[in-house]
Amino acid sequence: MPMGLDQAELQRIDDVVAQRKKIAKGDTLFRNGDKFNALYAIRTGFFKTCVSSEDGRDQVTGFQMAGEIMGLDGIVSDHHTCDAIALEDAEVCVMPFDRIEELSREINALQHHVHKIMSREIVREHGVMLLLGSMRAEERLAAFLLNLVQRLHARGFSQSELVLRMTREEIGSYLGLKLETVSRTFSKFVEDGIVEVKQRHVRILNTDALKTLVNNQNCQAH
Amino acid sequence: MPMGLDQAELQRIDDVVAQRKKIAKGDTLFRNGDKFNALYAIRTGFFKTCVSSEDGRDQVTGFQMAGEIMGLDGIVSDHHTCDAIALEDAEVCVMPFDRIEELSREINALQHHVHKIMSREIVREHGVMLLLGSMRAEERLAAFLLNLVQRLHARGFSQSELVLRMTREEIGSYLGLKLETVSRTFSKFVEDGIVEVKQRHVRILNTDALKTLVNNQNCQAH
DNA sequence: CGCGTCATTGATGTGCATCAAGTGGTGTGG
DNA sequence: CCACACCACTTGATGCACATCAATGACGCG
Repeated sequence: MPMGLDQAELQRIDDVVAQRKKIAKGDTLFRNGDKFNALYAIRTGFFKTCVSSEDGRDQVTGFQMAGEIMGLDGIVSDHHTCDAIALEDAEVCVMPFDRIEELSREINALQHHVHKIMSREIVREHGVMLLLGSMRAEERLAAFLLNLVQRLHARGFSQSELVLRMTREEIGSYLGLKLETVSRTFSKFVEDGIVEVKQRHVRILNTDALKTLVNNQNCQAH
Repeated sequence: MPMGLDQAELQRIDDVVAQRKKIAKGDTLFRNGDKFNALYAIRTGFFKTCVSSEDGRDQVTGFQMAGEIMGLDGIVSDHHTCDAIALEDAEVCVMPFDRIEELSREINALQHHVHKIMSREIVREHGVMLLLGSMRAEERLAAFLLNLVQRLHARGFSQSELVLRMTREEIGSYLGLKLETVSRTFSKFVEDGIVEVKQRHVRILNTDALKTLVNNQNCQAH
């Protein structure tokens, strides 16, 4: 939500966001090829978005949690170009995009907010490209974990404990690794005393070690 | 440029785009950390954009040519988060972003156009993530070449011949490969009779073979 | 012409993929 | 309530694609 709005403006934005939709775990909110109508703000639950090439291979492009926006990919061609799948039961706000455009012509703060959301997504993807293009497995997983806890912490959860909502395979797809490599890398972190892992429950014991991994990209640097 | 505008609207958009700027080969249009003021539309020339992690490693996030827009990364934090570097002498239109926002409140077509440009960039990056996350070297280079000629063709250039404006190292950075691998993969394509390569001059002899490489991601598929 | 930059090619090494076997947790139906 | 099946996960053995290291060659520019 943008800041610095008066009561009437807030009310009008609320109206846009009025419609809710529940998505059961495993169901898709939208799918590649679907007509684009609206953006979706996650109220509760957890999603993955993925793109796929014709030959059936697919790539997780992101994991989204409460407060984050999905569907921006659909604007350019009026059709979605990726799938959004709920990793747990979820609820989203449906925000018809023509209404958003309409309203953001009148409310400057909303207009700028929309621009920032799209820009933020572009910058996030730059980070993923850096990760996929130049990091080793340990660095990738460390960056992934740090990013997740940071976002969870911003939502009031623990800085050091988290429950993964996705499988090793989905993590691997996101990070450009095979599930076995993800599993082995978790095991390595456990050996090194950096994290505790019990199924999908992860406790980070040494945040600094993870940060060092991401930054001091020790080997292979030049 | 958006379509379906009357004379007066076109004039007002023209005014925003009025300021020009020349960039010499090797110079930066903007740099990570610079204050964000404007978007840039390339009139002539060729750019790369790259992000870098603190430790000095960097990743090329894209190559931009005439008609494409740079600077979208700066909106979210009011500062640029990547470098834009001219790979040949270039000229850009400077489009102050507050003017764009102002005008797109009044001209619906412009507003939607801006949204589409940002969405297109998000979708493009999804494609790069798919490439970096799941393709092998030959597939990456094939996809890269096809993408380049397609964009050049849309600008009136040949469908089969192109001059690379970037080094093997820059191609490698973009594709998540080392420059030696890029070079070897070019050599392999030449052996297979798919392309002719003479320094940075590339002639595509068999477009279908490249397309097959990208789609039938033969090995490593599951 | 000589130097620096970019590119090619070969020899070797390694990080991750692949293949395969086995474990543990969960849900289901007899 | 237990047996069974299924799925996610772990772990080991092996192979391969690409990185790394190194030497040489080809432009292009001052």
